[in-house]
Amino acid sequence: MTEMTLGRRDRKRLANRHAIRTTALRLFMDSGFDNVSIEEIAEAADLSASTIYRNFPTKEDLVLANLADRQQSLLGILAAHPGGATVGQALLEALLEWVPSADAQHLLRSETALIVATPALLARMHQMIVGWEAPITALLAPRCERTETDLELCQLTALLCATIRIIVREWAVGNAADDIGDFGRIAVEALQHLPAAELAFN
Amino acid sequence: MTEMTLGRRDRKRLANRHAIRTTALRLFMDSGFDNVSIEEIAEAADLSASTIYRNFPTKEDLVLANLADRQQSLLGILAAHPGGATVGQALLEALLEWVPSADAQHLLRSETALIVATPALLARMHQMIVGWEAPITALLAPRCERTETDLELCQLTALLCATIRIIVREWAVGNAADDIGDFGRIAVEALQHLPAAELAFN
DNA sequence: AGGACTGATGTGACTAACTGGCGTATCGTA
DNA sequence: TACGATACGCCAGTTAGTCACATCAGTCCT
Repeated sequence: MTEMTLGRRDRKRLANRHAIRTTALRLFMDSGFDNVSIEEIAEAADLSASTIYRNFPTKEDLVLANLADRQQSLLGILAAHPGGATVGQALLEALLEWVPSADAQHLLRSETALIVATPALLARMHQMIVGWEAPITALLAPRCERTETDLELCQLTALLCATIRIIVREWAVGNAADDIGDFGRIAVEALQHLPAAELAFN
Repeated sequence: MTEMTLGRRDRKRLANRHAIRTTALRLFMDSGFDNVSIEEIAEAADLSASTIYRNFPTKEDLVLANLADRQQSLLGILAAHPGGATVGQALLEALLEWVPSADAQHLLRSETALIVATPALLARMHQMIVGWEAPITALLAPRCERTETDLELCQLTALLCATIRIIVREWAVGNAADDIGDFGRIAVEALQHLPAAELAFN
């Protein structure tokens, strides 16, 4: 679909981007994130190092790019929520819709396992998910008639993000159920107990 | 007191450490964290760069060293709690005891302001505080007769750390009350609403 | 005191993640 | 086809962080 509308130039760019990511992931899985240099990835993907940097700002982003996309996805789902519920319910529903499908899970899992197994990447992932709190709070605030710095709202969002963090980590390690959705459903119910969860969400 | 028991060697080492930190902070405040190189700090403190690296593993640690100490402090307070309460109460009490005294707050504030104003440092601080969750959970788990991977317990700890994060950030920016203790007291009450907060803490 | 041990410092060489500039080739478009 | 935009390769430079080695000051034992 989209490939038809894209010019040759953009297709090549995306192909490059994909080639970089897949080669990088392969090398990282083989030799460990810290033991593969950007030069080696460039070599293996038959590209110059500067092309890599043009597509991915940092080495970590080679692995974490998907995660950034998933932030956008979550924000989109939340923004599309019709409202007319409590925030807690809205977050729960959004999260359940956000969980990847079973086959997408399979693709993600090895990548996530790499992240969890690499301290630097795990830290970056945590940091990244913590970074979701601000935009989510910004999205929630007006619809709950609270400010973006409202403490209870911030705590609610933080708990949401923390729950995502915990689930993802446990899921990647294999402690969670095979279908991450079941696990998520149970996990997120704790959100309901926060006082701010009872706020109207319009 | 302690200075008497320390030999000249250790005193010099600590003096170096202190000199490095203060010069670094001064330069960072003046020119911005990203615009000061380790070499410049070494020059200004009349030391070699390798001495800096020996005392602080990364450049960020020059600023965040205090925060690492405060983690130890919090863990110590929690470990020293007599027990016989719910986890929620224990955490609340520990947190109130953990809040620095008014004059210590003043010293910390400019440092924290630097962190909050520097994206790289803010991210590292968040990451660091998220890193507290594991040891806190590890300390809590046996006294609550839960495992370290217990979901509710992890969520409780995560909410605690998130609250700390939020309070510190708001306090540094100046949105919080002058005495961070008052703010903390209000903030942490949200912890009480989590189901795991009712667990016995022995 | 004096001599041996320990440990911190300085020096210099090295790796690798980025950054920015510049010429060139390729693609979209008038 | 000619022109403008954009991505790529190449390259030179900056800087964080590591490592090995020599040196020197403190400590401790005799």
